[in-house]
Amino acid sequence: MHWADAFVQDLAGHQTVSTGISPSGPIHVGNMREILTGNFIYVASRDRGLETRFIYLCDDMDPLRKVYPFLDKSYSSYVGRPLYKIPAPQGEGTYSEYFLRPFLDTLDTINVKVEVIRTSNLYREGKFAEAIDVVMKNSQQIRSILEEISGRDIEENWSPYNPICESCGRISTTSVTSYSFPYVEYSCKCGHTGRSDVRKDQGKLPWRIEWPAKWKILGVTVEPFGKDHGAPGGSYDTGKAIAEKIFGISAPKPMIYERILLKGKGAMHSSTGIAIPASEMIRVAPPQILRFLIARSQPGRHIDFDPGLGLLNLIDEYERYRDIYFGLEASDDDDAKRIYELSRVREERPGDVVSFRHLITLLQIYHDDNGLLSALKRGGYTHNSISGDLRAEMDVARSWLDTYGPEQMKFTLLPPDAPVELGESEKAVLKEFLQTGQSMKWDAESIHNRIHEILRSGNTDPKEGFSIFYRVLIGKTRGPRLGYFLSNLDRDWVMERLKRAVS
RNA sequence: GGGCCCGUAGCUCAGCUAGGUAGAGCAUCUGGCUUUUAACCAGGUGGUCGGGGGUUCGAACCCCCCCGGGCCCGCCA
Repeated sequence: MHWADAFVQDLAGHQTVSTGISPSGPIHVGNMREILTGNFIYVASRDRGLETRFIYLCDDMDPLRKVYPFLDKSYSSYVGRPLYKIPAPQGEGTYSEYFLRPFLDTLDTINVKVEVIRTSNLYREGKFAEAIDVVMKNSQQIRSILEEISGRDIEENWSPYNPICESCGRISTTSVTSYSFPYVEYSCKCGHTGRSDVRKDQGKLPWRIEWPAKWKILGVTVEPFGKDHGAPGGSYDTGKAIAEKIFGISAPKPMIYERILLKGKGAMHSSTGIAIPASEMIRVAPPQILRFLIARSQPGRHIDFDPGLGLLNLIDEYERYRDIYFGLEASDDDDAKRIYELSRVREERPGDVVSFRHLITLLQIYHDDNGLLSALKRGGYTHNSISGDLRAEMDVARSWLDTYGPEQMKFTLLPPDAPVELGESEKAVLKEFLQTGQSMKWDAESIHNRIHEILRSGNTDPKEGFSIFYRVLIGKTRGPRLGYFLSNLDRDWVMERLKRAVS
């Protein structure tokens, strides 16, 4: 049984699956494990017949922690201020929306339907007011929970609520001086004293308290999170205790997942620059592959992500699962069909799809739709024009090839006067081809047959014979199907190139 | 100091919470196909399952101890 199905097996009643990612920088492939793990659990829960809600909390109230490497130095003045109140690094709008937008676009592309909730709105609408009141009235108990479970010492003037200074806009520089619902009075390091209304977005709960408060406000029953939260004494432990003892609710059922590493580089962090943005991944891989990457891996195992040849192998594997689903290939992997179902972003049928590897080759041969389409049809593609989905996949294949494709998979035509070393017998093959090349029918089959005929009559080994042409045309010993390859090239150009090669 | 994950074929991994003769894909090699989706079909090479103990009739799997790799553990997310 697939891990998502196994996870929801003992659930009963209405479920709310919650996920959350801070838009403090570009949202990367590593972050996608959060949202996709949640998505698969959501789908599995619904498939079990449970009424289920799936939400994504955008933590735009979080303060900017520091000036990240991708930010201008001038951002030092914004450190400590909430992300939704900071200007975007480029263009109009806010910092948080700037990084949220491409993420939401990516979710759309990979067919993740989720309710997006901005934490700042929850505060602004007063959703946190009651929880903040409870927390302020139980601050001593919360303090002892945090000290006991996390094992840290909490300073004397600590408060379970952090007002935002209305003067300097920072959130981590204020000290609470008194509380009487709904007002928290504070003094700030900047010298300002004021009061925050807990029914508005004038202050924020710290993470370890905000998390269980969200569980209460939103009725969260299931939540995936990274193992950093799951460490003993970590925020899930303290959150669970606060949920039970302060809010009187049960903590959500946890699904702890491991991190995604960039092969050879380490864990993905946008703060270190070791990260591939999710939007970049769907630029160089079909969208279902991002889902597949997460769906096929046990959450408890880390994933080594390799955007190069590893990605191509991953795509191959997806296509193998698809063939199993179509019934074109046998498999004793019970989860294969389920993984495919969870991964695909649309209905696919055998006549609609073309293998990614095949596309990689075709794209380098054909530069017009007619040639490409006829090649596709030979491979079983049933449409009379290139579909929008396939067009998009071609763009993706091109991008992958340009950005991550290994040299061995790339080829380009050599210029007519490029030098090439050939033996006499090799030149003889080309010369024979030249004799009829100008007059023969210039189509794939004729060319193929003609070359074959020449090689047979000269007792030339076919493998070596074909490689002569590849060496002359693309400087490699192997290449795409030769007849079709040549037929798609300009005849005069080919003749000119061969003539120069033998002279 | 505490905790989690991983270590199985050259590579990526499955198998481990039902203990019963080591698996898949890729790569590689051989054969086939009047050689081309760098394809396909058939077959082969390839692993003392990180090491050592223990439990057991029997351990990749359960227990203990090591070794190696990765990650997390103030605040913030």
